[in-house]
Amino acid sequence: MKTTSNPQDTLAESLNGIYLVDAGAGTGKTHTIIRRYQNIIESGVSPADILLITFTRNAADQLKESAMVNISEKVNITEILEAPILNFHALCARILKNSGSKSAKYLGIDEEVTSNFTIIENFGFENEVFRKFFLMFKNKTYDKYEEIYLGLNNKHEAVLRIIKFLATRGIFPTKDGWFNEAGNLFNGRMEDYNLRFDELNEPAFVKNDKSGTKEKQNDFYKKIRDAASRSFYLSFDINSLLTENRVNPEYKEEIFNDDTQSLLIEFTRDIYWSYIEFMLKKNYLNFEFIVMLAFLTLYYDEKVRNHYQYEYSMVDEFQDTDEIQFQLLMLMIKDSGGKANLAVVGDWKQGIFGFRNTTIENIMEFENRLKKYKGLLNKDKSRITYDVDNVNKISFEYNYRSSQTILNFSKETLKTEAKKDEQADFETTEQRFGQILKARRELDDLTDIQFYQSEESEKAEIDIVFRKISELINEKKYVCREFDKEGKVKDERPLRYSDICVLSRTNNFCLKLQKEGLQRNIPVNFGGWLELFSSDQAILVLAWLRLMMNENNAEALVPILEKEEYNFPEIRKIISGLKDKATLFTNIPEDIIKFRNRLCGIKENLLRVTETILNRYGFNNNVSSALLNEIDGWIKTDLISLGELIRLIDSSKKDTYEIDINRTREAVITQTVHSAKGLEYPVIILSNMNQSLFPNTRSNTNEIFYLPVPGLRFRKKFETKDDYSLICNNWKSDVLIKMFKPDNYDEERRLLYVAVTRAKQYLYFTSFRPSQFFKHLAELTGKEPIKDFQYEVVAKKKKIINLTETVPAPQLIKPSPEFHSVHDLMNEKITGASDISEAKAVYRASTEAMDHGVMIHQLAHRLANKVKVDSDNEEIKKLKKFISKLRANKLRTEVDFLYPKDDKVIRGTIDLIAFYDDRIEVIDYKTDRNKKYLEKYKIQVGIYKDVIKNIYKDKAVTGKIYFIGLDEVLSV
DNA sequence: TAACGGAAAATTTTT
DNA sequence: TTTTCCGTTA
Repeated sequence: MKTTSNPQDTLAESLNGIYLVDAGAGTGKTHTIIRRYQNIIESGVSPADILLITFTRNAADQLKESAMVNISEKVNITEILEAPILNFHALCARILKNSGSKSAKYLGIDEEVTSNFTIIENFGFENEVFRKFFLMFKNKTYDKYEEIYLGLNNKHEAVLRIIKFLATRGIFPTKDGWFNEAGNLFNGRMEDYNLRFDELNEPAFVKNDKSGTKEKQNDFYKKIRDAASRSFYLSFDINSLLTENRVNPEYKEEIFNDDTQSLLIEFTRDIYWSYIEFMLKKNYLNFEFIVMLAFLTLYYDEKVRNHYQYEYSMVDEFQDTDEIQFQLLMLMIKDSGGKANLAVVGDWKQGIFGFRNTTIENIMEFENRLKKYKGLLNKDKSRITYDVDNVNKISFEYNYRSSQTILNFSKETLKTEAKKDEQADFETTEQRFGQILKARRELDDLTDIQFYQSEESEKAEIDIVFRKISELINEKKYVCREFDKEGKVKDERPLRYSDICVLSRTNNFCLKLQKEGLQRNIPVNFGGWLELFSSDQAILVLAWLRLMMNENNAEALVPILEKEEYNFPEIRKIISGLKDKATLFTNIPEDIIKFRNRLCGIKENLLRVTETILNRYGFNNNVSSALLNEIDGWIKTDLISLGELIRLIDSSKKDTYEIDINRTREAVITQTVHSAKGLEYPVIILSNMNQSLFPNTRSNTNEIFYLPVPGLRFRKKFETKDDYSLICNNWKSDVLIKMFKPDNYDEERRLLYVAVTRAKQYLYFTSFRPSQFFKHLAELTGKEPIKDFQYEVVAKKKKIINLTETVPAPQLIKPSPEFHSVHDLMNEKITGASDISEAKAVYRASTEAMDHGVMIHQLAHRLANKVKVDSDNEEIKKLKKFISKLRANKLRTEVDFLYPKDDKVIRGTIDLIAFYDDRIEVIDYKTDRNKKYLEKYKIQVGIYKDVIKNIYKDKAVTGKIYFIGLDEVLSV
């Protein structure tokens, strides 16, 4: 009998049944999966019956490649090539294309899923698509969901985010309810709430020498007190929640019961459902909907389900799956005589994609979830027939990457305090962690862990990083030891640049390192993703496009003039001289006007426009071609106008793209911890361990959020009291967030674990403003941070040999100066209405005006360019007539202005300016059907007049308000 | 030592 | 907008 002392062997050789495999960092996971795959084939199973799922395309390709090496004689290569070795989304897309054309009907949607749908990959793009849909939907349903729209204040992105979130949780809308009655989840669980409330609100005591113990403020009280001092709720005094040292229990019930919740649930269902329908009509799908529709197909269509069921299934990186993917997987497992053959392999300690809705509970609660989902999937009909009670657990014990010193150290990372005196359950963590992996590589004579603290500036920290790199490269004591497959020492050699990886929590720091490396002649490659539309190339493209739209756009001129190397006083002069452009003279350099005119001449071809702009500056590298590529993609869809392109670039600034700006062969690599997952290096320098960066403290709560205990909630509320009304936070939601939103520090700690376990031999930490992680980790391991590290930064060789020319790192966008809108200035949020209905009416008028403004903007632009406007819309006809009757010398529409006042810059847009011989007239359109709020509008136009008066000091300035609906003009 | 409040600084990425 | 750090006060 063969003894299998090694758990890796156990997995590779046990083929039948359900296996949950805890495969820590560097335990040879992929290798074992391939061995197991080959063993299954050896046992006579066809590759077509073995499902192998990973999370990324790359990983799937690699697995497929490895599977073809040492292939069994029983199969041929073509069989492997066609085998289902892929990632979740590719699998779902395949199901949809082959068998999913009717899948939307399960939600009560008539639209078909065509086989040539376009997948929207880019959030910025989808957000734009969604914006258009949202405005349409809002118009149609305003009266029904007025409460929501008033609170939402056109923040459509919040709605899109909650839709995508719900889809990954397996919560889908149907025409008149929710799939699998998931809507029941939304009302929350009051009993759990009550328990939590009591638990949080238990009295806390402090020991006192004189009188024994004394009650002090409990943590719940402190949180509310904090909110009370910083938040403002118009119709509720949150101080009333505070009794002595505790939260007033009289409010217990009231906090949970929110009478707008049911409307929010219905709104969410309605817009979610309609959006799916809208996307299908446009032949679009996003990744969430692909999985959703594939799941529904398998769920409802027995034939298709049987077709896609596999005898053997394996999933790699199981900690990166979300809830719906787990369920989808269960539907694809074939019942083999009442048993399932499934192996999921992963490591909860490396679950770092929570923001993408992946959940490590899929591993930690694996057995429970199997049972729970089996029940869910069998709710109305038997779908899962195999037994899920018997789960075999395997834990890999050996590590083939790091020194034992580093492995021992890695355990500390999960017990590191993220903030001072953090109360976290580190005991449970300790238990879960289990045994420390045993090193199978003899490296402990060549290993080191140190902490370096620089002076308090980012530049000083970057200095330290480069000093350390120089030391590592030039000092003989640092040696890289390499091993062969059997674990025998193959080579010992000095360190090379490419042995070193500088990790950071943020992309930004990596980019700075890369740039600095160029200046110091130390080769550094950036291995992360780029905010393409925040690069200086994109900023210039956007600036020129804006200038094409409006030649007096100061915001557009600034980056252009900066690039032409005008200094600040000169730029200010030119911008303040924009007034003359409207008449005869201008300070704008002639060259810029000429180039703008040239661009306007080819504006029918926006791709050429972009190309021309990039050529002007000689931009010709990976960044510029990525820009052209992406814009080309947009133009080929239906979003083609200049205005829309500008909007799209604007909303894509935060989207990241994988762009290769690495051009040097032998270089230090710098990347984010997230992107380094799965990689290994002899040296890891974990940099930028600074306060508020790592651990990161930012936590955005969506305006609409879902948490299991409180259910679906809305953070905003349109509140009215006495003479005022404004959009406030919903105080009940705020309290519930404080009660139930989990700290995400556990995930930050796992990120720390991932970073540390990348290192084979040498591990260093750097910081200039030490975060709690840096401090506490040094403390836990008894290391004193080195504060006076010196080493001369020298490149190893004088000249770095590059494969091709070095591409400079793209500049990041500069922080823009503080701008204030006219609306800020008017303090528009506070209206002078005296009752709720009136206040709502004011608000409705102003938000409607916003929607309308989009239309008017385009229209005004077209009229100014004498483009024919086809519309039967009464208002547009009236507007046309109104404009033609003005008989001015010159008209300017949608004039953006920047107007310095005190220490602020006011930004605004004037609908229309008419120039006459003796005067200038400022005109503002209003779509209201009455003149109730005339006084308010007068203030607004008054500000516009001030602005214009200040620019044209020698001319009279008049103002008019044109109520389009009433067809009435009023002088102001 | 508890309580308060001002200052400072703020993200990750795959499909 | 939200959160932590940290100095001041009682």
